[in-house]
Amino acid sequence: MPAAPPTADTSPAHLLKIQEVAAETGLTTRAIRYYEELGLLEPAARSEGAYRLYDTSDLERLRYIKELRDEAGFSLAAIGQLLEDETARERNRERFRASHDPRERRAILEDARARVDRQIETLEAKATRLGTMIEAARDRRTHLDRHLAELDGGPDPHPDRKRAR
Amino acid sequence: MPAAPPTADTSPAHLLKIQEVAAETGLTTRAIRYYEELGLLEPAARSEGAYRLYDTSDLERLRYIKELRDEAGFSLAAIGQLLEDETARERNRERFRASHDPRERRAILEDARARVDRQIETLEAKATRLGTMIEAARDRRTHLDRHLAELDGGPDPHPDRKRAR
DNA sequence: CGTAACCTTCACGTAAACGTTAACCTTCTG
DNA sequence: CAGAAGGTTAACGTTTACGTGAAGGTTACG
Repeated sequence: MPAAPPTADTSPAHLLKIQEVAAETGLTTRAIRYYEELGLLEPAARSEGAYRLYDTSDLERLRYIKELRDEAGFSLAAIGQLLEDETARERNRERFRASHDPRERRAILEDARARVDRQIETLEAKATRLGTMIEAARDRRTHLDRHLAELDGGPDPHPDRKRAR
Repeated sequence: MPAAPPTADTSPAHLLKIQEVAAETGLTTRAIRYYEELGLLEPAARSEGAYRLYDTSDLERLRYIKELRDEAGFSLAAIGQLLEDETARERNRERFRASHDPRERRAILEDARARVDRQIETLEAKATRLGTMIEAARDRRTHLDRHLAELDGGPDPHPDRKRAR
């Protein structure tokens, strides 16, 4: 076979070392290695001397993990569930997509879609609960505002600053 | 003197012991004591023999803490920030409100409002970031759907089930 | 008033999520 | 090609958020 470039695919193989990835994502190198230990991701490649090398999809994945951790407050275990094998098997799928028949492709895509759907559901559930909490907090504020109004002397005090959302 | 009930105040002094509170809130007794250790709350009273006794406001506070922990995913330290002294000093304030002048009352209420405002801001910030994530996930789904449509054969396959939000 | 059930304060144990250090190897640069 | 900068694995340390007794006081009940 004619010396195929190793996974020469879509990108110009712009790979980053772990420290660069850390700077880029705001994670520490330790955290990145730890996530790998937990099976949350695998570096796209290793150098000759076993240096971890990351591509852009790895970056995205790490940013996503960080978001799920920081913004959504999920545990790494939960994040593992959310990511499932998603991207882990995405590479396999890409190969499938490159060579096999449409029905296989379709199955793969639908599977991916189902996963995304589940992610969305989980996130929305969280958002809903958060929304409920925010509502409750707003109610408390309204309550306080009413008390303030009363205190200010009946029906027409000086309307501080109206705040409607 | 005619045997005054101890601390006969506004409520019928319906105080709960820690295990009852645990059952009521879904927390463990250990967690409740731990939150106290961290300064997140103080039981409304102690019995003769030093049993912790909680009133309804304690219950609310604990439920709120649990929500912040579970739904919003805040650390207990962050929750401490959010709660600040809020209810901790609310009791003092209630006394103030009962006896002092309106200007003092007003100041107290405005302070409380400011705290609630900050809580709302924090929660909304979180909600916004979560929303962004959900949007991103929806975009991915849309993308997958487009690919599926293409795969199904050009402009008019069989529209599986439409899913719009 | 005995005793079962519950409470108290230590105090040590644990899982999760990394931080830090050690000992050693790889890469890049002058 | 030396050697500073950065990477690797391995292993132990740390913080957070409790779990799990131990040793002993307190309450409620028959």
